[in-house]
Amino acid sequence: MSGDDILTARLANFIELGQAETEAISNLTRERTRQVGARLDIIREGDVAQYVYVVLSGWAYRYKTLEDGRRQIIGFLLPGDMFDISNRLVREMDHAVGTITPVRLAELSLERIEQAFRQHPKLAEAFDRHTASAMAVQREWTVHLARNAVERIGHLLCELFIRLRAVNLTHGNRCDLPITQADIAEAMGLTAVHVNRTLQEMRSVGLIILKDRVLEIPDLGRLQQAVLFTSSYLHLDLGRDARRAPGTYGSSPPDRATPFRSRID
Amino acid sequence: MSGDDILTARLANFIELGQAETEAISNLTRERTRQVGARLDIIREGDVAQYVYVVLSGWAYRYKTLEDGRRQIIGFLLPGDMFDISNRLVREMDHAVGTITPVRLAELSLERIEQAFRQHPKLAEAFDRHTASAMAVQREWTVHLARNAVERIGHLLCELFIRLRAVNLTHGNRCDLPITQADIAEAMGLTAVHVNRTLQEMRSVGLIILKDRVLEIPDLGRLQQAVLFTSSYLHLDLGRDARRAPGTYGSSPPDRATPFRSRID
DNA sequence: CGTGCAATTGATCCATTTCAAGGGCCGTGG
DNA sequence: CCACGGCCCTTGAAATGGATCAATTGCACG
Repeated sequence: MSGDDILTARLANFIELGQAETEAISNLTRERTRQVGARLDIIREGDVAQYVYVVLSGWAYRYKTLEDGRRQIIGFLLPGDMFDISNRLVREMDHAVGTITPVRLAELSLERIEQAFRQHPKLAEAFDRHTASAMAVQREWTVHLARNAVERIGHLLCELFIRLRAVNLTHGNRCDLPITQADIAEAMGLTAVHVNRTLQEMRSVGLIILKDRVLEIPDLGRLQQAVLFTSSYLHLDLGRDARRAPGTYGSSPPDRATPFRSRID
Repeated sequence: MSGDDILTARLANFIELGQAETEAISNLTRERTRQVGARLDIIREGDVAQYVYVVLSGWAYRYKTLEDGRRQIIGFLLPGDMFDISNRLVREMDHAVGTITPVRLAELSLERIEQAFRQHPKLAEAFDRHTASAMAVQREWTVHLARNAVERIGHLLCELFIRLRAVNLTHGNRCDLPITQADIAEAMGLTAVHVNRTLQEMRSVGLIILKDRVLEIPDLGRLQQAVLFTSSYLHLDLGRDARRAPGTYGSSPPDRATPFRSRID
């Protein structure tokens, strides 16, 4: 999966891709690429992006900076991820995107995208689903407000692992994890010190093995349970399983939250 | 603004609407409406929504429930807001939507939306911008992870006030605030007790006046400064002001976060 | 072999949670 | 008309998860 077809792999999670679409995607990402070094900004807040970018390889992240200097990482961009499709509506970025590792990018011009959409309408649908998936991830990150340190970090690791698996970047129960503990801290709203101690706690009970930028999850199911992770929000299943009927107006919401204590034991 | 043109008011924040578009929107929201009582669910997690919904009046909220019963409010839906435009790609809801007050809804069928888009292409753009705005709000909520209680609550109040003002639902520096302190707590990842004490603190220094479900912000600028709120992420300015040029690759990110203490004094 | 960054550790502090209870208000029913 | 229950807001005291401050270690690299 070191090839240029990472975007194909990514979009295949959303729709069935035919030969024609696959080629169209490959061509799209080959036209104009660019390399950015590690720990640099790709786009700053206030910029007006002319392109839609595709991460071909490497890790990046979105972040916002508060006036007093605090920074919050609001999402990670993995190979196969695009940003920002809403750049089609040329507007100022309200956040920045920076790299963690060296990153290879494809720049898709808006005209070429429109053209590809016209020739392959399913591509437009795939892009829309990609956007919807990104939105779902963002919502899930909001839920971190209700989580403690173990849950936040465990949830993040589950999410990253599964997203990497979706583009074939895992090896068994292992994957690269090029982010530092300080990155995790800035993403989860914790201090690096506390992230460190929390990781040690999780290691000590065997939930994770994390060393030299490689993450191993011995028992993904166990980790998911321990931190109440459910992958459904990632919508990586081609979205074909409708369950309940909608429009059941008037049902009452479930009871309020009950007290809780982390279940790492 | 009690009329049916609330969606017109909302979308006018994103694009210039001509006579034709205004009428098209009005018709769209008049075709099929529905009333839902207070504190009820409109859509549950797992449902497959057939419509795009427009809040014509009243307040609703999106929420997710964890397996152990904890609940996190991930966003508020105010008059003029739509949910979920991505329902066009019929998929399971990964979260629920419930009402706070009684809510009047318009249900837009997917065919009618497509039809309206064909007749008025600018409408499609307006909808896309609405989606992009919702996404931006979701990102901003992620930043709450980096904020303390005063900042979270103050930020929320600023956001709600300005969003209401954008659809003419404020009166001077006042607006209705039908949510309870427990709602604020579930939205901001705090306990109701702490929300209570924090509100008292903010009242005591004159940042807000909040009583009987009415919020008054004596000095919006002062509140914004106190909690580091910037409204740019709401993209309510027709997005016409491009500033900097993009593509300045290779610039270094700003320095790491500096220590911080709330500035409510 | 210093220099710098990431991970780690210890000690202390504090913002927020937890637990428990009381007060005000309002609609309803006896 | 008043008692009652329910919801929301409020208050107090004690407990704690995570922050803060300050070093120290380990390691890659020029």
